Amino acid sequence: MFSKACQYGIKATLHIAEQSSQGKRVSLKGIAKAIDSPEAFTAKILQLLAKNNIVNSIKGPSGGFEIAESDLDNIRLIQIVTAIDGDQIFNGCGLGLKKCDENNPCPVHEKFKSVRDDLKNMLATTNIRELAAGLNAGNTYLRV
Amino acid sequence: MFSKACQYGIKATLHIAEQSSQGKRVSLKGIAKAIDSPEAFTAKILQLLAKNNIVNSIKGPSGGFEIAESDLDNIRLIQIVTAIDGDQIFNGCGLGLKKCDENNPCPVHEKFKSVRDDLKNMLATTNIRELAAGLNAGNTYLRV
DNA sequence: ATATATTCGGATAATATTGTCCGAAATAGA
DNA sequence: TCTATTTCGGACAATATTATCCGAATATAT
Repeated sequence: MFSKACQYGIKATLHIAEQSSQGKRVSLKGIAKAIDSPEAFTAKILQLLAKNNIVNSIKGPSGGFEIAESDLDNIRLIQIVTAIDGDQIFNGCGLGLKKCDENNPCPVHEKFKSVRDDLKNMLATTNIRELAAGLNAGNTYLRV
Repeated sequence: MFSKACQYGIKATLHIAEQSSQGKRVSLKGIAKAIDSPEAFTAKILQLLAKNNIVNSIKGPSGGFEIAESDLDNIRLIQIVTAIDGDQIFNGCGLGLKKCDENNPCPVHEKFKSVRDDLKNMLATTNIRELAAGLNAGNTYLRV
């Protein structure tokens, strides 16, 4: 469904959100450990997330990554997915056709439309505070 | 969503289904042209589909690929997707966790579950006769 | 039998994705 | 100011996916 980079990106963002909601800043090392991901590769993804204003990065000692309290409601899954994988997954044709639309549909156009729209709607309405809350409560997990 | 191989596989199967429903057998060359795919790569995918009893292959002059009339109702999209991409997309965790389930859910488990189940249900209930009919009627397209 | 048309299957190549390494830049604290 | 800690960014490496090539196997028709 999503690329590995995107999966790491979502997990990293959620871990940062969880920690930020407790007022804690977290380092690359801490993130990689928390989400069980390769550190250097995760660093690349975090750079991308930072450029897209999804997370905030602070250099230097006691630096790391955080998300402003006020952003936890605004940041939604769709922003992470779009930043890393693009919008093909919920906007593109299921069979990869360039010009597939209502007037020129591929054979699975209608069938896929509802699935794609559901996915897009879910991603667009789910904010990270909600997901971080489950982590904080110990009801959900980011590894194993 | 699906790999390119899988997209080619679905398109190839639908083209064969369309032709088979008209009693016509079709060659690799014809398929690659009809679905605008690289011929040699398409050949590999067709071998895989043949091994999985999704299409029937006939060697020699006037050979090619076909699907028995009686199979058009039985063959569903889920078989093609499973044969080529596996079941991770509709059975696996959205974040790639190995052991993500009701008792040990990832943060997006519930949200993804409905999307995944919708997708799986759609793939499991859509047979290729139905999709081939749209092609035959000229209502849907496999290229451009 | 022979020539021809076709799929099969193994080897190889090109490209994309995933992952690593390391020096540069920034910044906090001594 | 100096040192240590951290992210940044570019180059590189490994792996997976996509794509190509070509001889072998098979079957048809002459």
